[in-house]
Amino acid sequence: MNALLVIYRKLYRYFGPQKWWPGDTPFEVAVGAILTQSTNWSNVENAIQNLKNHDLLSPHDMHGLSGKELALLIRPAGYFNVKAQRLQSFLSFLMNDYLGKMENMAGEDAGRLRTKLLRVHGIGPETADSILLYALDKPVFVIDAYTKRILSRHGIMASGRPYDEFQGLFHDSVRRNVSLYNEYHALFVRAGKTFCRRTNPLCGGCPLNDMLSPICSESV
DNA sequence: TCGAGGAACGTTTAAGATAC
DNA sequence: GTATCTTAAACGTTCCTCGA
Repeated sequence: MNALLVIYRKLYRYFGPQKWWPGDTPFEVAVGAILTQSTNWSNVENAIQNLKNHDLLSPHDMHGLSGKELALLIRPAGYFNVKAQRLQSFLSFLMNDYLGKMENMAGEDAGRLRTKLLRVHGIGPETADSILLYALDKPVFVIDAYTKRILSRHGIMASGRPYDEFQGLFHDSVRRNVSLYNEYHALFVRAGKTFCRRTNPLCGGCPLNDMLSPICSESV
């Protein structure tokens, strides 16, 4: 069995199912994917709750807001001015190309849609892949800082390698399956927060402890 | 002209320092 | 030993600068 499947089984056995991503609709998930850039999820929840409280969490309503109004509502998520611009770019894309309907977007081929998403201002690889996987059920693996840190500390791939190289590793060795990719990425986040922390990693209690690379102590 | 590298953005969090 | 305060680093992406 390849190392990535071993890691998945160990993490799943230890943490159990994570049931990601929180969000009532694909649109809410997409908004969350943009808002969660560079911040923790609890801040994103506050921002989304603000939008819900004002009954504005829909493509049409949000598209009608000014940048200032939007920034004020999403303030708890941090980088609010930057993220307001990014949300507006995404909303314009959604309205213009898919008539404001996430289900129209979901009908697009995954590869083509990813290319289009990456052309939207403010959407990079991780955000695009989060939208594809969690909002639109496309079998695309999401690579984040936790994934890179865990793989590099276990000698599977150096942390400095490009995003696409990490993703290719998963696409080549783990069968393309939405629920599997969903669960696996969520387990990486859980393990990264619980054990494989940036500073002072808790390798002793980690379920992946027996797979540690000799360069575990390397700063990543 | 193109690619690489670094700064900037706003907030949280962990770690270290200080006071009591 | 505990509580409080301060500081530095991290997070993902865009944009600008610099060198080849």
